[in-house]
Amino acid sequence: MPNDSPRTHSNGRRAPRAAARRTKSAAEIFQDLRTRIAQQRIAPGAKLGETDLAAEFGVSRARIREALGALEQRGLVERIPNRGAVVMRLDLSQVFDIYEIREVLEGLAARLATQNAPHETWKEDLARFQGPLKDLIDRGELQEYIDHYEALRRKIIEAAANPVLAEMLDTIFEKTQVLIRRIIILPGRAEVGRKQHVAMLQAMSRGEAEEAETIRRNGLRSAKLALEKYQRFIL
Amino acid sequence: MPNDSPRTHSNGRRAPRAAARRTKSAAEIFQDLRTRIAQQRIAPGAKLGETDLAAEFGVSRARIREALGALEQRGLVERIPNRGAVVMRLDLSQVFDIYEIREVLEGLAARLATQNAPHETWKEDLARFQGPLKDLIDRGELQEYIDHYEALRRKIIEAAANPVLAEMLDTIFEKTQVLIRRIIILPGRAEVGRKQHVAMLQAMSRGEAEEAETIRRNGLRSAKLALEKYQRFIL
DNA sequence: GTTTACAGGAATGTTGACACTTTTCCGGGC
DNA sequence: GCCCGGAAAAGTGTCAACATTCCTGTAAAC
Repeated sequence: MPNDSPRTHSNGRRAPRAAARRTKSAAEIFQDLRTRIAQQRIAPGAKLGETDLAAEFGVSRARIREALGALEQRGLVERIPNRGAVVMRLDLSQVFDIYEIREVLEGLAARLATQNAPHETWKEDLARFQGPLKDLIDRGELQEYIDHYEALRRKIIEAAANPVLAEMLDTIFEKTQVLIRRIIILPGRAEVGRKQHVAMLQAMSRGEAEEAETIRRNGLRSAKLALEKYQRFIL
Repeated sequence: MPNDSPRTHSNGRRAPRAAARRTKSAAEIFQDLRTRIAQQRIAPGAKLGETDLAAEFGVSRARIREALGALEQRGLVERIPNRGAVVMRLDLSQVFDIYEIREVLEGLAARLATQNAPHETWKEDLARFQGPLKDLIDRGELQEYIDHYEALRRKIIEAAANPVLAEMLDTIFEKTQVLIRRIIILPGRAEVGRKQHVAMLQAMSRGEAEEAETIRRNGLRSAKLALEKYQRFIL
């Protein structure tokens, strides 16, 4: 949350530096590295050298250091004294820990979203998951299906209107984001997940908040069970 | 959080060298400020000047800066550019947001603790909440009751054996810790809470994990409702 | 051939000084 | 008396140099 404040020109500041080449702020560097790590464009276990990053972003080491500190607080990198920062590699137990938490937290998000948003909010999403997305799965266009899935997930979290919850889900989701691609290719998994989303959206369209919560919880639990069953093929 | 004993020097204090005074690490300063803010020994809205803190702890400003960054990431202070860090004051909506999350998260902790720990683990706690603690409440010894309540809460979280969950509960609990004293003095609230704990501990002693989860959730929900009802007297 | 010791290099940790912004305070004007 | 500049002071943001630690490579000893 300490982002999105690019530059506030509060008042008349004369002689803005002619050099339009403004250096990136620490928050921007943090955000950049965050997405790179979440998408595994930087491999787990890789070393993040302060000097290298300072050269790459064209900023001083102090600012890199600040960004690395933020990454450490969020559990994305591990800092070893005098040895630098390495991208945290998530072990199996932590993955299951996170899925146990996602069960209840995303269930809560579904309940709150149902309570806070008008019932008709979910009509179009329901239609999409019943029709076009089924075709997408049948044709094996899984990446596009994932995009719709994540869009719905974000829409639900936003409708839940609980910033603390949103922040928490962000923090844990970014750690296991890469696993979705590996889970969804498991036999029958994509279609099972789609049906669960249809059931949840139907409950949400009827305003049945607690039912939506239960369905979402069970959906994530089944995803966790699939992960346990096929863990040797995934990790 | 009973671990604020910076006992780094395990032995050897024979040499009365004045230089034995090792400077505190950024993590230690962070811990110190964290507990001070959580216990409101530093008032919400108070300014934390870097220069002042550097003088108080006897370290350089850079280290203070690192600690402040960690506090900012945790949402305990807000940093305004060129104006310093002020202790975040929690507004009402955020309190309710946190209680909604605590409902499901502490419910999850109760379920996991029931599943992971032997049933007899909770016998002594059950006996304590049925007998001595009832007397404590009747006599109005609320602070001592709170101590036992928080001890049981920590025991459950530890038994849940989910480090990610423990970390999250820590993060949100420290923001509303001070409210417990104000809730528990509400009419009949302490006794209601005690009965709910007895019911939960009975379920845990029988190994009924899901029932324990439901009871804990309802318990926190009733606390939230009490908070809503009496919010004018509390905040 | 393997191991150990030592020096060189590279990266991180730390410090102090400097630049910029905000606030405060003082004096003048209406 | 009140309001409005404007300079000094205080505090934060930033940076470059210094200190320390760890890793690497080479050479000598067993």
